[in-house]
Amino acid sequence: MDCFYAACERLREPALRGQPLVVGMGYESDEPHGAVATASYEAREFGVESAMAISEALERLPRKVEAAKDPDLDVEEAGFYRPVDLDYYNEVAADVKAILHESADVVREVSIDEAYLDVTDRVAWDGEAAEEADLQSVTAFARDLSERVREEVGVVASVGVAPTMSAAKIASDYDKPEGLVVVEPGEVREFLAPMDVAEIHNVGPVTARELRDMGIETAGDLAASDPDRIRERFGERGLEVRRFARGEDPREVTPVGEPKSLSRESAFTDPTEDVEEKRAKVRALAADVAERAQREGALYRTIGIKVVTPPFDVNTRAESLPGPVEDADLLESTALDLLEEFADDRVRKLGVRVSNLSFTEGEQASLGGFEGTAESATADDDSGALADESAEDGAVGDGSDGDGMQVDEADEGRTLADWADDSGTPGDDEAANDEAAAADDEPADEADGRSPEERDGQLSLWEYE
DNA sequence: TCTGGGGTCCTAGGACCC
DNA sequence: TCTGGGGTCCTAGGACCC
Repeated sequence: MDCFYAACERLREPALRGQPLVVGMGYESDEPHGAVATASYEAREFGVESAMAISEALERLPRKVEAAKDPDLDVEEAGFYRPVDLDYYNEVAADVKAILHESADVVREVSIDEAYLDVTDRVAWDGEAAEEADLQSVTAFARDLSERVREEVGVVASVGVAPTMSAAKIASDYDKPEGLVVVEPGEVREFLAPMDVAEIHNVGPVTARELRDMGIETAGDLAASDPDRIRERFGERGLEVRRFARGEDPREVTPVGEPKSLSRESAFTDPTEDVEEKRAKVRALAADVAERAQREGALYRTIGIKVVTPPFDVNTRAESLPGPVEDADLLESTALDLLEEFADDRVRKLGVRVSNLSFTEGEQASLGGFEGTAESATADDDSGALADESAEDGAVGDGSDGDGMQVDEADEGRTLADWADDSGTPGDDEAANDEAAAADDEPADEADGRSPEERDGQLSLWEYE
């Protein structure tokens, strides 16, 4: 979607159309420092960009209301500012996503305003050398899609079509707004070649700078570079972005699965050393995270905090529990414990996070035993059924309608104490699991009279000697 | 330009196990 | 007390994306 937040604001406030418009937080003095979430194209004319500090944006583009009062300012050189309203944008996004799901069999929702569609089966495109008819077919499909979005929802999209995800993404950015760019099979590398390396997916500022230091400036340079040299400096990721630059990308479009973590963070208006102030914020964040986890049916096994100290040092601390829980009090007390280490530090920003999530739903409920539930929750992470359901959830919009996932009754409200009660010490548990796993790894005909311990542990030692 | 918030994935070292 | 080799899990940090 093009300038999605701004487009949503204009949808409910048509007077904003054609005006410089900035959507962000922190332009009112009582809020913490904020950043620009979206700037309309008119606002970009004034040099306002995404992720820019609001203070900077206000310097380049004063608020209309301020300019009207200030004789030194020109009202024509001012713009409108609106606060981020994610609930509303999610409603609009849900309408867009409904259209996407009607248009393609597989949809990967990347964010509130971006998605990949696998339309291989919906268009005639033979994948090798696209014929003129194929090109017309795929172009018509893409045009129909963006026209439907504009007419039925009232916001504007750009579409990129290509044989790979990474190329389609770049194609969609190539001609904003309302772009429609088709990159034919066999032409991807050529299409990318003149572009700056930073355009390649997964090349950020750090990698781009290092690549330039190596004399690699364009996607074409990267495509032609020595893979050994790239691997040496950047590892597997480097090789992947090099393949992207060559137009090689084997990834299939798949729906997004369950979230891996949930977090909340918040900055202080001014950095603080005050212990109570810090603890109060962590408590609030922990409560927020706990509520969201409960709403989404997530059990968590790892609890972590993030502490940002001036100038901008990011520290993280985390602690894993013996088993997954859904326990707001434990979440809070663990987060506060982790914060102790930073009691004396000046802090500009704090965060609370839960990870190692398991979602108790569907078939797991029939397993009964909790140990089995926890294990299969992890194992099923990639299952199509779960993934499909999560995609549906996303389309509905952040669970804002309140129908979260169902939590197995047996698991709901599990606490650390419950674990201590029925699963012994963590050490015992692990030993038992390891033994089971080791036994599973043995060939089926391993009935040689030796105990499991002799087979896995001792025997290998003898063999070595 | 001194920087908000919510995520993902990767890497590397250490503890621990067999 | 020192030793090989394979493996998992945990924690912390970093780069990246939207």
